[in-house]
Order: sequence, then C-alpha cells, then structure tokens
Amino acid sequence: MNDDSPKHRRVTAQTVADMVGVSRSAVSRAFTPGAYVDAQKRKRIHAVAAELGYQPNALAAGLQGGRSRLVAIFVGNMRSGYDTAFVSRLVGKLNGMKRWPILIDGSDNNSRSAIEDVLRYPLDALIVRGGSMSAEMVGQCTKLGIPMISSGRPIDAPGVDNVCCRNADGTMMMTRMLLEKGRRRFGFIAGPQDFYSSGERRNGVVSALADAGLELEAEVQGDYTVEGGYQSASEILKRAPGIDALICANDATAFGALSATQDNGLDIPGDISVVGFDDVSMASWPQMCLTTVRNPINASVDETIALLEHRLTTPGRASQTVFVDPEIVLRKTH
Amino acid sequence: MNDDSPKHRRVTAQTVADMVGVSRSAVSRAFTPGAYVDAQKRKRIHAVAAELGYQPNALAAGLQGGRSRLVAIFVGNMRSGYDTAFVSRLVGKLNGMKRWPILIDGSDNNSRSAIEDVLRYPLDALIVRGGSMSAEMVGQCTKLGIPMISSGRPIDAPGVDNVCCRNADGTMMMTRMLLEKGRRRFGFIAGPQDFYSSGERRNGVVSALADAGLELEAEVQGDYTVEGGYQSASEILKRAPGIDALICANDATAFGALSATQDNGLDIPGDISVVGFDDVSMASWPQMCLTTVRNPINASVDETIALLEHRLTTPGRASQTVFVDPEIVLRKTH
DNA sequence: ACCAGATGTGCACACGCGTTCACATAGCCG
DNA sequence: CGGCTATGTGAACGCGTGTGCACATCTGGT
Repeated sequence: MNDDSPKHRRVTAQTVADMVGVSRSAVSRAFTPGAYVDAQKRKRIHAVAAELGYQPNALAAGLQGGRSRLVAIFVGNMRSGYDTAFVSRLVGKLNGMKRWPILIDGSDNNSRSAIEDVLRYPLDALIVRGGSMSAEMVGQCTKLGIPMISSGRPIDAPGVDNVCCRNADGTMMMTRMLLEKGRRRFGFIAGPQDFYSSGERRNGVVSALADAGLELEAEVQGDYTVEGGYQSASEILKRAPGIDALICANDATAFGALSATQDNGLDIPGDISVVGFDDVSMASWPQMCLTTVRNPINASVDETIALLEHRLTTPGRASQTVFVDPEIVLRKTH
Repeated sequence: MNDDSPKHRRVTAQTVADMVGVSRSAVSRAFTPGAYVDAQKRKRIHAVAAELGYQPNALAAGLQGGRSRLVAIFVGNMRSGYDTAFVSRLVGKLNGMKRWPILIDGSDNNSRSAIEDVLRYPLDALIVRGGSMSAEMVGQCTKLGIPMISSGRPIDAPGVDNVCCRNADGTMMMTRMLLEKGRRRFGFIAGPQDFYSSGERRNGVVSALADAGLELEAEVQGDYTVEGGYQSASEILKRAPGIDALICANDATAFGALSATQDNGLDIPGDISVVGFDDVSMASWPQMCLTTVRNPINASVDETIALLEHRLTTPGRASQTVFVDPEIVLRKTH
C-alpha cells in the first residue's frame, strides 16, 4: 500500500477517470443516481474512488446552477434554553434531509456583518430563530432570492414565511386557570422591550384579566435570564407584596423568580403561584416542577421544515404564516 | 426605480461589469483588497454592486484553490448542556473570525452518513465535540487532508489535534476536598460506558480514595441525563444506604441525584455530599447551588480556536494535545 | 445486406470567481 | 522625439462539477 505524498493534491474526478481509464464525465455520472453508465463500469469507478477517497466536490456541484443544500440558521440567543433546544432539533432534522446548516450567532453584536458575509453563499434558505433581523437584511435576502423562514417573530415581507406560537392564547389560558384557582392579584415580569414574544404574552395576561374585571397589579421588565428573573421578582415583591400570582414571560425568568419568592419567605404554591412560558427541559426537573405554558418545539420545528420544503418546491407562492398552539403544563408551582 | 423581474437571474460579476462598462476582472479586483484598480472606478463599481445587491459568490471563490472558510462541527450530544454551551461559544468565535460552521448532530443515529456527506465540501477543518468518531471517518478526513480538532475525547491519529480537560485531576481534587471535610464512604455514578470522560473522572476518584486507603463503596452506571441521575442515585442509595458522598460523572446526573437523595429523606450537605462535573450554567442557579468541578468552556474553546489557526497556518506540523485545567467550585451541596 | 432503435460514451459548455500575463496608455527623463 | 518605467486594464486560464448533444457501437428485425 503506497501512501500518497504528504504534499497532498486534491483528488478530483479527473484523477479517478485517469486511473480507471474512462472520461471524467463517466465518473461524474457514476456518482449521479439515475445516470447512464454501464453497471459494471460504475462499480469499478466506485471501487477506485473509494480507494482514493474521492467524493464529488459539493462546492463545485453547488456552483452548477442547482441548489447548494446550504441553509443558514440565524439564532437570536444561543444562551437561551429555548433557542438552543429549537436549533438542536432543527439541525438534526436538516441533517436528515441532507441539508447543511450554517449557524450564525445573533447574540454576537457583529452578527450583522456575519450574516452579510454568509449571504455570499448561494443559500437555499435562511431560517431565523428569534432575535431581530434588520429590515435592510430582510430586503437583501429577498433581493438575492433567498427564501426566509422566521420562527418566533413574524416578519412581514414578501417571500418570508413565518411560524409562530399563539403566545397570547397561552398566557390567556394560564391566567384563566389561575383565576379559577382563586388568584386575584397578578404580577407580570416581561422580557426585553423589543421582544415580540414578550409583548404578546403580556397581552394575553392583560386581556384575560380584563375579562374578569381585573388588571395587573404590578409589572417589571426583565431580560429573559435567570438572574434577571430573580432581581425582577425581588423588585416586584417589594413593590406589590400582596400579589398571589406571578406570571413570567419565559421559563428562565420564572426559575429566577421561584427562588426569589422563596427567599422572600413565601410558599409556592401556598401563598403565590409562579409560572413561566416555553416549557424548556429544565422546567420538568424535580427541583423546578414549574407550571408553565408549553411552546411546542417539535411542532414549531416541523412546521418550519414543512414551510422550507414547500417554499423550495414552489418558489413563487405568497408568504405564509403558520401558527402553533401552546398548551398549559400543570406541575407544582401554580 | 425599476425593480428586477420576479423571475430572478442570479446577479453575477459580469452583470455589474456590463452595467459599469468595465471588464469582469475589474469587478473582481474591486472586491479584492489590495488589488490594482483605479480608486474612482472601484468606487463606481461598489456603488453599482450595492444597488444590484451583488456580492461575490463565496462558493465559486472557495472553488478557487484557497480556503473555503467552511468548518464543520460534529456535536456529540446536542441535548447536553455542556456540549450546547461549548458549541454556542465556538460558533460565536468562528463567526467573529469569518469562518462558517456547519453543524452535524452526532446524537442522530445516521450522523455517520451525514458527516460523510459534509466531507464533500472542501472544509477548512472539522471540529469534534465529544461523541465518538469512527476510526474509519478519521482516516477519511486525514486522507482528504482536512484537519481535525477534537475536544473532550482525544483522538490518536496523525494530524489530529486535541484539547482535553484533565478530568482525573478534577475529580481527584474534589475527592480530596470531600475527604478533608470528613467524608469516608463514597459512591460514584458513572456516565455511559464508552464515554472517555466518564472513565477518566472515575479514575480520579478511585486514585484519590486509594491515597487515603479507601475505595468506592458503591458504583452505578448512569447515562449523563437528569432522569438517569435520579434513577442511579435511588439505586445506589438502596444498595449502599450509608454513603456520605456521592460523586456524579457530570452535572446533569448530579441534578437528578440531588433530588433523589432529598426524596430519600437525606439532608444535603448535612447527611451527604452530592457533587457533579462540568459546571454548566444551571449548576449556579439558586435551586441547585451545586458544588462541582468546572470544566472550563472558555478555555477549551479558546484552545480549540488556537489549535485551528495554528494548524491552518502550519499544515504540516505534528499533532498536538493541549490540556486545560479543571477547578473546584464550592457551592452548597458538599 | 441494411436500417431502426437501443445503449453507452466522450466532448464541450456553463457555473462564477481569482489571478496571471501581456498589452495599452501615460508620464518622465535624457 | 525616443526610450523606459509606472499604472491600469482586459483576455484567458483554471478551479471541479453536471449535463446536453453528437457520436459510436451493438442488437435485432426485415
């Protein structure tokens, strides 16, 4: 077995062709399913290719007009449990479809330039998970003819598909449940101001309360993190010590709020309900047992994939928004 | 402003060239830093390009001999807190370096074929985070001349660099600390059998105990998950009810073990110490306050990046293994 | 013997770019 | 005014594929 020299020249279809004694086209065809090659010759080509470690160069193939099979995923916040769970599931699914996800970390503050650079690849699509995408970038994408699919925050632009949780419904259901349980004095911890989800979730709470002739007794703005949740809850309990229900705009906030309330000497759920939104995996851990609203990841990912495929097979069609339904998960904190 | 037709032809350097009235080479040069173009002409080209939304096609550029700027990341387990934290940080760093990470979900069982397919791209490197990589795949990579950098599990092959936590040191330090605190009867919950880290961590415990003339009183194999941790701890407490220290091979296991011990009526840390390994973000959450060994993510990622750059600038050099040092984090469960 | 059709195969082009090379123009000095 | 250098520029090639098209070979039927 004579090994190749360390100074390695990339092995190309031509190399294989020369070795087998056929034309380069034959090699190409041997690797193209449903192409016209003598069965035995194809077998020989495959054998030599395997020995040389040859595989068609996907870059060159992608150049060839068709699809590049490259998909970019813009992740709003890679430190958030929900986003990472979403992305990991999405990546698995895309791998299964033999599409290759390029990740862009949106929490990085130079993500703008990153996305601009990634757009230099002829992407099959751009999937946006949360985060905010400048209108300019959206325009750039449509100009380049790159389909976008946004999850979490609907983007209103031609050719952009959206999949979106009915956030307000979720918090409405939750609020009603708490009302039925007899809670009357509600506090709310919001997320960052510019987060679409936070606003919608608040709306749900407010509207359910209004139906019962009530309104929010206290409200604080958090930042969707555990530490932020702790601080926000401390603040809200100082400001409105009598509340008996604390609705948090996401689970991380609720985790922080849980321990803040306990540190304040309150019993959960004896004195007060503390609930979240998303149902990230930690919510079901025994230490938390958080009552929350499930923001169904699987359904969202599946819909995202479905929209992607639909869009690729039917490029021309109008943009579409798919909604997924949240669901109340009762554990031990309500 | 006459918009382009919906049936969009990809805008190429030629398009811009025609519009400006120069040759395609001029356009190419206008986008190549340090190339020879009249300053004013370059400005005009850039203007037209911006209007048309033109950017050089990275695929075609990558074909051009040089580096593709594409890096694959093979993630052993995208559901693990440590791996996702590692990857998210790595992705951010790579983005900053203008290298584009393609993710492969190793927990998917057809990841083998996925990685094979991704290798068809002329990757600048392949980064392996945990998980197991078949020797065959490793061979394929070196054959293709694609540098590999493995984090977590050292891969012994020419041209493969490794960055690796001194796992045994970590658990040794932890065990000694517990011994000093007076613990004498130790239990250990391992990870999956084929996980390199689990074996090393166990070694550290066993060796520190041996130094003190002790040995493990009980041992159970877990699966690195919270539920698994709960079950394993229940089992170990049934089998050896008298233990006063429970060392878990990772944090997730420890979280499960924490609540199992509490459910068994034991006080932590009054009756028993429960500790983990990794120091994932949840370990510092108030509900956990887990005493654990920090497996330093930042250092690991930084070393990975350093190895990557080093390898790219000096392709020929021998493989290298960098170790990072763990550190004990004392919270409230020891 | 001859032709139609079936079956493979190689040539050549397109994909979009970076880069070398020869060449054109302008500026300068003798 | 001639020669020589500095400054830009376009033509052409190579990167590694996929694929349409013409062509070669072979089979079988009349």
